[in-house]
Amino acid sequence: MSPTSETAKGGRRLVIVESPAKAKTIKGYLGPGYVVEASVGHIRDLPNGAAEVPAKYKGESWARLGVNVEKDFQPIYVVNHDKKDQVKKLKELLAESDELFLATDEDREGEAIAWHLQEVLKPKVPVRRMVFHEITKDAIQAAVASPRELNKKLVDAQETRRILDRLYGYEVSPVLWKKVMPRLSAGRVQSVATRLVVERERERIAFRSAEYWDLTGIFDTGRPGDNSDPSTLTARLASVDGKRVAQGRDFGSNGRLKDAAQVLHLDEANARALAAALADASFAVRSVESKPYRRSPYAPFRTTTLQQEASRKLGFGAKATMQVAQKLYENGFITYMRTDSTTLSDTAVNAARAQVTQLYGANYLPEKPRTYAGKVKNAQEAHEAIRPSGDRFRTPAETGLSGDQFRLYELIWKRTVASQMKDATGNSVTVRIAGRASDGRDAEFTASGKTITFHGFMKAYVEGADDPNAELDDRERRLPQVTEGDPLAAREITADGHATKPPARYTEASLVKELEEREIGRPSTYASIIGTILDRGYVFKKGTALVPSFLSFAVVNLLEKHFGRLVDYDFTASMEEDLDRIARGEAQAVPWLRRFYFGEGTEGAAGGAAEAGNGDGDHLGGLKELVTDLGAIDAREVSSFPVGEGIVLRVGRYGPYVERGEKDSEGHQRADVPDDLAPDELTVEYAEELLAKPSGDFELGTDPGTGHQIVAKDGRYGPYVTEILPEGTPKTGKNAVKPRTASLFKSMSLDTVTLEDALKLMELPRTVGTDAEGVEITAQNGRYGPYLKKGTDSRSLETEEQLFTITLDEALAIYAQPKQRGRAAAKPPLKELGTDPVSERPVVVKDGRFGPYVTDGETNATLRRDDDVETITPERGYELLAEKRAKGPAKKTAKKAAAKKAPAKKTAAKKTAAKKTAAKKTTTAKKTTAAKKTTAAKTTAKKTTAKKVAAAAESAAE
DNA sequence: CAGTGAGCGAGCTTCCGCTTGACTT
Repeated sequence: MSPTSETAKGGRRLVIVESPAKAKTIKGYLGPGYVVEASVGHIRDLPNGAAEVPAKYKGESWARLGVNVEKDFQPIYVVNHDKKDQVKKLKELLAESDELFLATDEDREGEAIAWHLQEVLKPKVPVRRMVFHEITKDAIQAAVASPRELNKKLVDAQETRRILDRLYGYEVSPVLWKKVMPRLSAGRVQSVATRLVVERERERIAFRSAEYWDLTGIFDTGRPGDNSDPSTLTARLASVDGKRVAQGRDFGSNGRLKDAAQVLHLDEANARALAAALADASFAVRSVESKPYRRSPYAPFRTTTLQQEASRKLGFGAKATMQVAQKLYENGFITYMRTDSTTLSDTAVNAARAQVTQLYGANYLPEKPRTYAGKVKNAQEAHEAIRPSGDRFRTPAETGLSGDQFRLYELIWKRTVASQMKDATGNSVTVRIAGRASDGRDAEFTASGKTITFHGFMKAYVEGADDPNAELDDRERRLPQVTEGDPLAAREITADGHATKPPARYTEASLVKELEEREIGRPSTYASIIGTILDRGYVFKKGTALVPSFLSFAVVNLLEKHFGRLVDYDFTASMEEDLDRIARGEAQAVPWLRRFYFGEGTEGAAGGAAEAGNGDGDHLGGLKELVTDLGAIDAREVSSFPVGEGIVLRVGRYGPYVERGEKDSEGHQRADVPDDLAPDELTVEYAEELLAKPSGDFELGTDPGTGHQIVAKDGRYGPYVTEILPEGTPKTGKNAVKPRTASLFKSMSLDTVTLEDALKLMELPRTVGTDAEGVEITAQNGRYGPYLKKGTDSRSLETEEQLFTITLDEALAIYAQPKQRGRAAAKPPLKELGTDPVSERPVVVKDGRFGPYVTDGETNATLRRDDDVETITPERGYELLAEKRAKGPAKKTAKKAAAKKAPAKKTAAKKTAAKKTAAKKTTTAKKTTAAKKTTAAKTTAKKTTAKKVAAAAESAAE
């Protein structure tokens, strides 16, 4: 039955797909009678935070998780805030339809979206599940003609995955807040990604370079050369007296030969001596070996390979690639860009083959279409490979595109066309040349070449290489046509020194490749994984390299030591296997989750759940147990790394620093480590340098009055100047002398402040005079800015300059005015919300330390994230107050009372934050390149935010 | 991570995967 005959019956069908662009295309294939609309991804999810948890669950201990861990891990689902309108639209469309087709992607997530749609839309008309893997008219019409049922087991597998990720992320992250720094995060994917980067850096730190030498000879055939037969060839020394000369690959990461007996390690002296001994030797061709060469085209693009190639060839980051691809997709130039499949539809194969013939000739077209087996182990293959759309590919010139879109399209087009072309063939040749040195040793040189006789797919496309020195596939290297026994003259023999290099750092593209190989992450998330670990400050970019921060060393260290099972590289792969079993009905979700969360030995535990080892034998502790008792996690230990010579690097709540000796002991030293220092660059020497001259100090000179040195520093509350007291000045005890200090004015900055400024600032507080009763009035600079102080009576000043200029008369005039209460108190409420129905008091919105809040004069409640001062309704205000009253006043435990002291400081920190960021930016800019600057500024900005919060959080790391 | 003066009370951070705009810079 065709769609049109159905329409004739007058039925109207609603088809829901995931992507609006897809909806648009499909609409054209289905014709009238079908309404096609998109869900625009997932429509429901677990609540994000407390604000999204429905009121009836608010009091539950597990509400924070959004999963009832006490009752079979029942999830709470809420319609995503940004999907409310879309859901409403879908409901309206459904009301006018006689049949519903859930046409979401055919993978785990797509099945779940379909199920959520069904749950939310509550259709009263027949519901069908329809699936297709390619968007062609035939495929769509076939799909609509043969719908199936919703696969609830697959939905279960998705839900299990979702719950595991939530439990992992929301249980482990708080451990990091307590033990390392607030706002950090851990997750199944990001933590392993971070660990990979850290582990690579550890290898680099442990790496010991090896030096080795060899010889390069330029040999002459004695014939005049031409393009196909050059007259010289360059060959490298391969062996001496039959013993192979050591090359880079013969050395281990410890700088030693892997097998010293098998190879000859030449040092500089030996190499030079051999070169000299070969200076007058005569050489001849010992052998010529020729082998056929053959290379097959690369598979069409999937998400990861597109990201890698766009990085290598176009210099795009993963995010940029996806953004450009999205535009191409939306405008109908390419197929869907988030895919793990390399399969081309028949339509696409035909289009590619037609284009091969047309552009390169039939000679380049293989007899049969090429197919590419899926390389990706957990591929869900819901989509095609990434290719030009349509049944006839537009050449790049025909698209009318320009800029990045043009370049990315061209890349995709070439790769797709090349994937349906013939192999490249040719010959690879190895020539061995021998000569006898004056000391009698036999030296053998080798040279290898490659000629391509038929370029095949290389006519259209050659893959890029990560290593700039690597040879591309299509590079020819011609050797002279020589045969065994031909005499050769050595024109030049030189000794060359080499050093082994540490393993290269990951780039965005190579990390994504690694993650894909380990089955971690999905096409839709690869780019955002990079974004997450950058945002958290776990890694930063140096050129294209991803460099782990010291912070990430501390985090990974903690996770490896205490959550080893969770950051095991095979955790996700093992989880995937289990999820597949759940999807097949061979395992059940609840026992599996129970085992993960509560551990082994709980009743009904299913076998096999992601148990890759912490090496703790039989007992498999559940996640719950691990996050409950944190006593075993020594915050100081996990964030300490020995540098050498008694110096330790520590990751504190304010960032990394180096330290020598115990705090408050003789000879204790401490210095900040720059945020953008690569861990493998922290040597003992550099640490000594940092300790000798603490970073952030600007020496301004000597105070002529006291002889004390004056420095400008960047402190907890912003930039300030202070004096350095001479050695031996008691810092503690009753004779303690405290150095004079003063905050910089807002108009000053750390790197421009002068000694003169500093001395003037340190004169503060200034005595302005005394009032009629003889009480002294002083002018000071405090945490709320400049102010006057008379006994306990203080008054704010308008400008910092007034601290120096205000006269006694002016001060007295200010005191003659009634005291202005604080700014907030003096300010009228932001908004009035009428009278609260419960307390019958007037409700107003005020601005406070923690942002806007509603109050009836008795109960206060902070506005939630989704509330807005402008739009808040009186009803919402009463609701917030009612919630707050229900919750009761905060318990005044010892811990809370202690924490209470901190917020007072926070306001000051907030105030100086902007100044501070600006100051740091400029100082950093001096030392770094433009590229670094952005990273540094970003890190600084983030760090400042972290500082604010850190002030309020309980201190643990130090 | 210096050390000062007042106001008013905490609440939230965090995961992975599906999708696009709606925002600002």
